[in-house]
Amino acid sequence: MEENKKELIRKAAIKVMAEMGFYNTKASRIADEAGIAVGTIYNYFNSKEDILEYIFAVELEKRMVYLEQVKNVEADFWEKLEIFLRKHFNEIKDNPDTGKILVSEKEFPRKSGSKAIGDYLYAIPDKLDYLLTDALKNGEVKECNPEITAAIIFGAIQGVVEKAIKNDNLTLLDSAPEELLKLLKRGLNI
Amino acid sequence: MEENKKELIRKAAIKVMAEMGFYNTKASRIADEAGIAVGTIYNYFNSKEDILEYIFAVELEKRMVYLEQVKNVEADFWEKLEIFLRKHFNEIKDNPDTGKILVSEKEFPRKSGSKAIGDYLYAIPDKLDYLLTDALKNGEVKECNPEITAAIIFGAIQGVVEKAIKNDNLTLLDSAPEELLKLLKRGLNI
DNA sequence: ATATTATGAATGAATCATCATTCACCAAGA
DNA sequence: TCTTGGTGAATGATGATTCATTCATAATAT
Repeated sequence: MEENKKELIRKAAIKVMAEMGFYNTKASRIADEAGIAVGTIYNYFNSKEDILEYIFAVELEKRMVYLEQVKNVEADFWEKLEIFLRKHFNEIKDNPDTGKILVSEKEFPRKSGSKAIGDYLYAIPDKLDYLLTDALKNGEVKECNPEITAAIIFGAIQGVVEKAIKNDNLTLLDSAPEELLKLLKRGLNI
Repeated sequence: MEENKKELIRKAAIKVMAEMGFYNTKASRIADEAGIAVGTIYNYFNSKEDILEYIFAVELEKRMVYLEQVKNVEADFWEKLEIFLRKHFNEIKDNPDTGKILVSEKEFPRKSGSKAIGDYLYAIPDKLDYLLTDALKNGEVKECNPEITAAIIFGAIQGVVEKAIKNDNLTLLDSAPEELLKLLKRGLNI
């Protein structure tokens, strides 16, 4: 079981799912894209849904690492947020197909009990909430409801990604962090 | 062809699609929910997809009316935005199932050329962009890129709705406008 | 008023295409 | 030889959509 084959399938699936959406994605098309046989997919994944789960799990893991790194950095909340934003957006610039999936595929009861999408949609706002709560304690940001504010920030991030992808204008992801941070900073700074 | 029957189907479909998602929604389940026969659905809609299209079209129409009303109101940008936010959130409080659909179902090539979802995701940010550009001209808001900022605001709105629904806490939609407006105002006010 | 006919909404069993998944069989390397 | 991984045709389930039929009501005729 070479790990490369699994990676090959993941990448092919990202390409196809970004184009067609999960439900319109045929296993056969993923196989074509990966240059392998349909059956091979099932040597590495138990189901089509597992592939999507895996895609989300990989992306979530990256973000969790970013957020963990950022947490331990010697910097104020705003610098932390900026670092995270840049990493997140750069990741998406490098692979817009993944970005499309991250903003498009929503949590729904699929066949097996899907989990990774829910995790993604929960864990990131939750970590933002944590950072924000911390910043509040340190008096780094203005009084606010950190839970709602985290939801607002996460939503805004998703909104920017959606816009960039819809307009097929990835350079937006370069200027967006600045615009977003400028707004948030003035909005929340003490 | 009574109009009521179409409405009955729309409402039943909203309930089922909010619970299961579009692709997991069976026509037979919609029929059950509406207390009619499967075939009847097809006297009013050409396809399952048409039902979803119709759901989005109805909701978009409402928002367009709100935004049109707001545009002509004698008030500054912030009051306009607040009025719209309250109307939008109240609409969702009254029917959270619809809200779930509005934040969950994304634009993808379905069988026929789906249009309404794309319209919804495009038209609202576009109108916000318009209002914002106007406000900029009048010096009502701080210098900003209205296109990106509109995407940020729309994303933030969607984020709040998602949060409220995920947490099954609709009262969030009462306090959220205030929180969101506070942030945006300070962030964008001159 | 009563009978006759037309209309079209409603029905749901039957159809039919669509894939995800399986698995019997290969091929290559150890 | 044996094991591991690859293959893709065949399977089987699923579920959207169709359509022949029913039936209530309306329109028209007697």
